[in-house]
Amino acid sequence: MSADYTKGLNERQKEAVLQTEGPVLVLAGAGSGKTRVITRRIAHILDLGLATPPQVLAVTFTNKAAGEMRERVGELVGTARASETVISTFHSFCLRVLRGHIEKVGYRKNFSIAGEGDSRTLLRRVVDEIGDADGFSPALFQSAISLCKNEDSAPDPDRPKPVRNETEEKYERHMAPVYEAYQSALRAANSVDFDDLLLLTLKLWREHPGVLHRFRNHFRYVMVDEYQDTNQVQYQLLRMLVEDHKNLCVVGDDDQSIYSWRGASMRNILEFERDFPNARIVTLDQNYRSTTTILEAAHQVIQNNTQRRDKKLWSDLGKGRAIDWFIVRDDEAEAVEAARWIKHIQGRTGARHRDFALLYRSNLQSRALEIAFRQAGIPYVVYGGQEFFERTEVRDIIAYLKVIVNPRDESSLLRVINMPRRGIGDTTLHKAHDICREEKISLGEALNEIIKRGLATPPVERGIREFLDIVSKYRKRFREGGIPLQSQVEDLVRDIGYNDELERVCKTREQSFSRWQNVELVVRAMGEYEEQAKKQEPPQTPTLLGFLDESHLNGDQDRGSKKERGEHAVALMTIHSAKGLEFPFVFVVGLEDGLLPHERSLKENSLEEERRLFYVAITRGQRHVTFFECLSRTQHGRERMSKTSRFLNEIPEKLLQKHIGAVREMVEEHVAPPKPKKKKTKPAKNPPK
DNA sequence: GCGTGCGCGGTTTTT
DNA sequence: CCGCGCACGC
Repeated sequence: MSADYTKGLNERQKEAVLQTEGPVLVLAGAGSGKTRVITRRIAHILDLGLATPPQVLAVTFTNKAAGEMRERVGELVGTARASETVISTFHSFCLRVLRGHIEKVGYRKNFSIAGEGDSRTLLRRVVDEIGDADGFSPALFQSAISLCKNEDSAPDPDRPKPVRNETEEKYERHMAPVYEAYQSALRAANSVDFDDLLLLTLKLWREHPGVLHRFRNHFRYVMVDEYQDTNQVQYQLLRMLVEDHKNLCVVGDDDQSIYSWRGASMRNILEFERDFPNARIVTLDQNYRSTTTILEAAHQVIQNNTQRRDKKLWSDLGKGRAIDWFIVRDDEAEAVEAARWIKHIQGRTGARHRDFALLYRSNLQSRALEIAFRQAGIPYVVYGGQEFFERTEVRDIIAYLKVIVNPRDESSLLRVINMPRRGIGDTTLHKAHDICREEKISLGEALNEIIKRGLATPPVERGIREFLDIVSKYRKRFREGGIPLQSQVEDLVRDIGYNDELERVCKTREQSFSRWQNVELVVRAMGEYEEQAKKQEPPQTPTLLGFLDESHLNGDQDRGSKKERGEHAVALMTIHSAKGLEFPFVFVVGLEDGLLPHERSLKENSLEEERRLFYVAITRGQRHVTFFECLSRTQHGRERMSKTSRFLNEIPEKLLQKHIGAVREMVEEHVAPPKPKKKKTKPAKNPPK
């Protein structure tokens, strides 16, 4: 069955789809239809019979992106073949590799994944024990270690580093012992952190060429989305994987690289031709999203960056309205005016609430907006914020499950041994630790030993018994199977008396209720996981381990409900979380020096990344973009005068419509209506005013 | 071992 | 201004 998968594509897009062999770099500007290209390319490869679905690997950064891609491939080649295609995040892919081979690099099969919070806790402990923290916070050690792991390098103070800030450099000097202790603590707990998933896969492939060759021979075509966000480890993995055939197609946009602080390295996209000689470069520069005004403004900003590939987006969507730029008194006024401006635009255009997004640099900025929107009766959803699986109550339940699966998982054990409280405190745990060291046994076994040796007072002993009994009871139950996992978790939560504990700990009824709901969401997530597993083709046996893997890699369970509410609400989010999204009306708020660009970026030498951030913000807009700038802003409780963001000066005046003061005044003074442009594009094309 | 109050620090967050 | 980690007192 042959279909023409290049139908409806522009010339460049066709070229990217048809060039199936060898290294290809697709420079895909904002809104240039890159997902379309990747999915069509996969369909085309399958269609030509160049590979079977399982021999095609497509890597993304988020599960959301992976899901969307799978769905769209499904629309082209059918869901059956799409589900056999390996479409996955780097981390899920590596996890899959490691679940099969991790014993070769010194861990046990049932290893735990330490989440961000777990690794923070572990680091705190490690830093305490070493005692040489020198006032450095575990959080900063955490990010410094992560950066090291991302570039596949042990901490080495003498080695010249890529652009780093002073603090990080200083941390690095104190880091080696902490890094080492952290890593051995992880290993002792048979746990790996997120970065290890990638790093250990690399180690595995390096040290066991046989394993590597199996993967190499298996995957015939490899595609990578958001290539500008890959780090050095991911680059190495890709390189090793495609060594033989070099059928690697990467898609990305250097101008949208905004995660270098997370270890992403622009060099990968900037040096692709050097890394893969004879690479075909395809530039997608037709934008299908924004007015030319928006694109021109974005271009004028981004072209001030020196570290970039030269390119310019164009569209045939007409000029649209100039960018409105409001200068208001303070952040409170900003929020109030933004609300008014939304209502005004709605009055003129009939736009729905969901057509608007308010983008800001920092989560702190959502507060004022929320207050004003609530008062104005504008429905809104704040995206981002705390990850579902990082919430205390969720982590507690997950920690129980982790201890059940992996008895060596000390962090999880420590987390729950006294939760709910069983009278087991530091004294007991110190005793247990001593026994661990002497007898070379796990903490769990040491607790048993304490009872045997009668080292604990009767109430403490009762507490320990209680805990150990629960854990071994559920270890047995989960091992034997037969009972749905969901009911197992329900029973577990009841057995430990978690509901009572929440009511005891929480100050308000509201709080205990909402936290209990999260616990119920975990139970529900387990149920959904079981359903999913059974639906697979062929059906998979759902396991506790499988659920834990998913929960660590598949973040937010809350997203579902957010999505529903988002159907008719204004979106509030950071610019970072807006990447990849688009909205008819975009407001960028807080355009002040110190906020965007953030003052820390000035010290850290990352002005260009801040500029890219602004570029990403602007290019989210389809029909119209509005800027807000405050003359003063309350920061950390203090009122501070602010200056216009330097990035605004990079936009030619003719693209801007500047308003000093309130929206209301501006509305009254009757701003000239925009010249009507091409009406052939979408009915939604009427300018907002 | 457990709860309270003080003081400090404070971007962004795909996994 | 707020959330937190830690030090103190029960």
